Amino acid sequence: MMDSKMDMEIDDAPKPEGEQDMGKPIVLILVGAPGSGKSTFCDNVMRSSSRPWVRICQDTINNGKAGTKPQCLKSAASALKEGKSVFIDRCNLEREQRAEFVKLGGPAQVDVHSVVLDLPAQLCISRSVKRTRHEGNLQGGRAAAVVNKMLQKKELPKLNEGFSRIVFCQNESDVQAAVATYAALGPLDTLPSGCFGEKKQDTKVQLGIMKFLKKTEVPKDAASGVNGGQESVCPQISKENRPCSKEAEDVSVVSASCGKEVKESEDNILTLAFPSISTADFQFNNEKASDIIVEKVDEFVGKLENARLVLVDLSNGSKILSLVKAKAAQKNIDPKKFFTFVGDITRLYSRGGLRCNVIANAANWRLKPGGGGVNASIFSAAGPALEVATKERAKSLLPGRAVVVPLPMDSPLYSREGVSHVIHVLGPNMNPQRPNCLNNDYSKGSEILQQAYTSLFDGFASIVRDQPKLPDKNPEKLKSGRSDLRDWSHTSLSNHLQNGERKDKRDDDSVTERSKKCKGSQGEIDADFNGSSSKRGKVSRDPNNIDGSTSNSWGSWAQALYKMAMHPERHKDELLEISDDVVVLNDLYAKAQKHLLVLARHEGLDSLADVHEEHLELLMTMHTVGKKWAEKFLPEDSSLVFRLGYHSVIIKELGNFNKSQMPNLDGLGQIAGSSCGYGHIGNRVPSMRQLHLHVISQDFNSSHLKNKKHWNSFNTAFFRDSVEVIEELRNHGKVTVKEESYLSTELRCHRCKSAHPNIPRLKSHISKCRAPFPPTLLEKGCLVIAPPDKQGDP
DNA sequence: GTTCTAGAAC
DNA sequence: GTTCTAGAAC
Repeated sequence: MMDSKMDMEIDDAPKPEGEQDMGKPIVLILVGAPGSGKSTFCDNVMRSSSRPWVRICQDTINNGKAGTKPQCLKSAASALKEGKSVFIDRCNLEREQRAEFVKLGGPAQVDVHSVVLDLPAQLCISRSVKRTRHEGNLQGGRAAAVVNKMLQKKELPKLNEGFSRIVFCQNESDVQAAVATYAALGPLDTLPSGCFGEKKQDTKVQLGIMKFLKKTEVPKDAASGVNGGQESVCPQISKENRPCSKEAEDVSVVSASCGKEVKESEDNILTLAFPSISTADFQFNNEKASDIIVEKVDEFVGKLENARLVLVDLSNGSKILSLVKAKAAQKNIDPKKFFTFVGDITRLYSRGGLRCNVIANAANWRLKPGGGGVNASIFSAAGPALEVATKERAKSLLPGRAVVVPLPMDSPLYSREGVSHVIHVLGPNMNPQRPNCLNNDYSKGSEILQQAYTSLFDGFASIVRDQPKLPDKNPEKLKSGRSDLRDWSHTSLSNHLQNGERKDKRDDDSVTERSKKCKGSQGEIDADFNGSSSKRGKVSRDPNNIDGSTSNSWGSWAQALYKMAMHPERHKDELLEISDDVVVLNDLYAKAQKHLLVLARHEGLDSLADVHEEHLELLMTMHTVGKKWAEKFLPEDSSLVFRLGYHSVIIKELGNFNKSQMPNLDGLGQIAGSSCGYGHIGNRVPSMRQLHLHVISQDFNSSHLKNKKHWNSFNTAFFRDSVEVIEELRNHGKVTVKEESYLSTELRCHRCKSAHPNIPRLKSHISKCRAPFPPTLLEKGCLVIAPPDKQGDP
């Protein structure tokens, strides 16, 4: 379960049954050369810790003498069973040496940590030399060779070995800090997951050895380092300076092996971090979801080369994480290709030390920020750039689908975390409080969740496949390495869209065109827009005069409204009224003699679909303002009758969806819900931005009213009366929006309800029809009319 | 959101 | 031939 805490802090560990008072034991695997201070570390922690610790030391396990690895394992296992935490005090420099100790962690009952005492080789050697001299076993020079040899084989631990936490210590103060952290850990405490103190370049050890052994000059190349990766152990040694003594051969071996090490470095592995889909807010059953995750992961890891998947959850006590971890272990899924990770998905690198190129978002169908949980967190961490980039790719998402969005380089997620793509995924919903609830229909739900993971992993696979060259994942270096990635993302656009959101060619082209146009002239666009103070008509007709970077062409109108709502001061000439909550303006293409818009000024309130309980007051304000303006016109022309209301969300259809195959349903939730069954349905895109209340006179006497859609958007259930919307919001906390099919229904007079074959005939009729308005409108107070005694007055 | 226009409807 | 609509284009 996702909890609401967004930072990785010390969380309460889950309390397994029967262990009410016990926290999670820790297996702390120390990694370090002889003389690096492993035993001292353990002693220092144990001296002041309130948590029961046992030190498993291979050198002394056999009644004070050196023992075997199985002895250590056995001893560690029995200590863990008693609920004690253990130190594995042996060098553990190689992955293989650590592997069996890592397994002590089991599926989830024990946290496996590593503290790496990666101190200068010189220091380790000098300590070892002193010690071996004391013991009389080794000559000083031989001790140095042993340490050096061990360090050659050193493989720094990585999270995917099964560690939940790794702390790298490069100097004494790092070590002291790590001691303090573990010493302060009470029996019930847990520590945040991730890699800490990792160093970018690892040339010091070898340089230290060189200095120590040969006192050679350090080549300049080596000092600057060549690889930015976390394990680039590759000092360049020129021929002139290459050591030639026997002891120094070891160093050149290290150098020779560098190429291979770098190639296999985890930095070159593309990583997808994904949250569990649908199990948080959408309340999908954890057991079922974990089965699906493991099944899908198992299916995909086989296909992935040089890539891996990481399931991330925020909470240390994550049920879904434990379930998946256990089931993945049962299925023998390669832990290098898939593992679980506790942390904030928006801070995996900066706080968790885990580099992920791609993160998945448990999105909502509108692909908008908000809603809490992972979605809110990712949109917030990525900044507005993600919203913009997302809009360029898709406007909405169907359950079971995913859409790949390349993250612009100005996004903090890109620059700070090294995330190049976000894949939005929409899973099935089992929460009756959320749209498209499947009412516990797990056969359908499971099918959709499987589709969701397939779409997600396919999306990731397309990124892996299409990536010609890995971007430099060192966030500090990202900016310079971005151009190739951008080029790549364009060429593979269609490929990505196939994973769930298909746009037709026209739209694709227009998007591409637009972004091209905008790149070169962003400054001009803004200047033009801001400068043309009272030319909204021009602005609205020419998409490039709006904000090209954030909209596609037909979305410009919506963008213009949004801009007015956000910056009314720039549009004073066009606005009738400006207040904190709303602005009022004449509709540019008025569909009646009087047609005003009352625009909400709240950010994130794009349409009726975004309206929730907390907006009740705002909607009431909008109504009051709209009514006030209607009443203002009545004395001038008492024959006017006004109606106040909202359009339901207009959805632009881009795919090969055939309306006749779609049941005529009320409520957008049902549309989306039913549409999962229609695989052929294309992309459906809301066409407006910024909630606005129409205040429109009922004469509909306007040359701008030209087609069926115009008429029906004001004269069918597609038009939601303000009073009813408010009532519904008050009673149900949300507003249902009506199906778009109303827009193509037959043309009927809004007064006498007579049908008419076309717009001209209808308009001719309504200009003469004086039938009273339908009683329901009158009764519900949907109309603003002059007082009876004034009616008919000029 | 509107404009443009091919082709259906009359 | 003219009117009107629907859908592409913007």
